[in-house]
Amino acid sequence: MTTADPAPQAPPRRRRPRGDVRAGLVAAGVELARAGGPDAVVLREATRAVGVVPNAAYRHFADRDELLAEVCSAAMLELADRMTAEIARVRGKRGNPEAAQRRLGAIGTAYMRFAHEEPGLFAAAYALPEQHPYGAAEVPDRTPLSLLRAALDELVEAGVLAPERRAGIEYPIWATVHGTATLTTHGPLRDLTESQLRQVEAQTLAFIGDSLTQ
Amino acid sequence: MTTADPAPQAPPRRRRPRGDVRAGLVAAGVELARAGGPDAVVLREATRAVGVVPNAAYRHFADRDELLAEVCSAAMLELADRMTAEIARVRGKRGNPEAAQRRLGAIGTAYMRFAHEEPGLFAAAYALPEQHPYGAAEVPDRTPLSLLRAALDELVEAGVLAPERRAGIEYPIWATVHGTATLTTHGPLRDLTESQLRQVEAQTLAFIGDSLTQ
DNA sequence: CCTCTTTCGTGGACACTGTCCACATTAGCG
DNA sequence: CGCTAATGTGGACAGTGTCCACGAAAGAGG
Repeated sequence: MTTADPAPQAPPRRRRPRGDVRAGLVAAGVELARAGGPDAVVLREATRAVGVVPNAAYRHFADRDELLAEVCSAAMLELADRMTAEIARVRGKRGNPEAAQRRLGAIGTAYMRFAHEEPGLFAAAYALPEQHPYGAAEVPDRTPLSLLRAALDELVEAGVLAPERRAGIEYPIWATVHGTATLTTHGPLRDLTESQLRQVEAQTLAFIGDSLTQ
Repeated sequence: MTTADPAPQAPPRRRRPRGDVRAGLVAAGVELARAGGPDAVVLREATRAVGVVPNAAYRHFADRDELLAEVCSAAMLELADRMTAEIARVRGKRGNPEAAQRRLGAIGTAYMRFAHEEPGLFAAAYALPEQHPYGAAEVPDRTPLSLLRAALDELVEAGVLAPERRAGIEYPIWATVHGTATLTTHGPLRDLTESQLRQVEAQTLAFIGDSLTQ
């Protein structure tokens, strides 16, 4: 063998296309979070999945928290996209009272469904590391909060919600749905039966409706 | 020196009174949680605080999660006690409508105040490790949920809340307060100004009131 | 086409963690 | 007084985040 062929058995370092390793690390981190929540996003494991040495991660992220922040953003985006999909399934013209109410319900349903179908990702979405301001790189229209705001604006437009009660009402509503989601997935209510769970979720949405149409 | 005095310079092993080490570990764990949340409850650090070797902890807890579960219970108890104290500050006979409503408000206020005054403990209270069923060793009358239930029962008794709406209403209410507490302490709303925070909290309580008196 | 600089993956190391094993001491019992 | 179970010790291992110095590949400039 006289050829200096560098590939037959020992190509330990083939460089990936630009930015591919970083994307792979985030993707691996998302899968880890999906399977085990934010604590399962361990740097070395992600590098292993990508097929790279642990330190390589530090060429793309300052530390583990920066990777986690990326995973967190991705999880939040997936939540927003599921909400968008659920909203789109509701028929009815914009401004129609019943349709507007069903769209708000779709938001809450998608939120709580996501929490149960992807408990790890849901927890990761809210595991934003300290020192990472929320919404630094969020697209305003693909964030759970902005979707909720749009639905509430429509409720005002449809005459369901009094305009003078609109300001800031998104926070208690968000909190109610979020609270039910966390309590029933990771919290003390995590061991509810399927039917109990459905009842609590329905009651949560009814509770919100009662407050809005008061 | 003929006495077999075992104390002058090298008493590396003096055994503490029965059960003292265990209590010390839990207390140390609570302080760690207070300062840094559930992730800061690290076994070795707790043993250091007690002045004992790391492995000694395994004579009292099966693993770190069992210590964390103990810390979690302690934190939950402190939350319940603060709620009890805040309820007690409300004057007015049982069954009086306004007093009953103020007592419910006191519960929510104490809950959210605890979350902000002790964010680490609050997070730890809800960091119950998997495989530890909720309320295994809880005193029924010193649990946040049972306090909330009592307040709601009084609201029915006072004629504020319709009896047919009572069943299960504690869950959406708990969720609303809990959601606001988590979103504004560890969640995306953690960077609110003091006045914004007070407003969101007031709005949360008003939102609950609106739904109840619907 | 060749060189040089910047990018980026590697190898090795350190401190720290949870957890296990075998050993030694002590407390409290008969 | 002596025995047994409870409890603390010492040492070890795997796994983690992170740092440093090195080397190779990619891309820019001549």
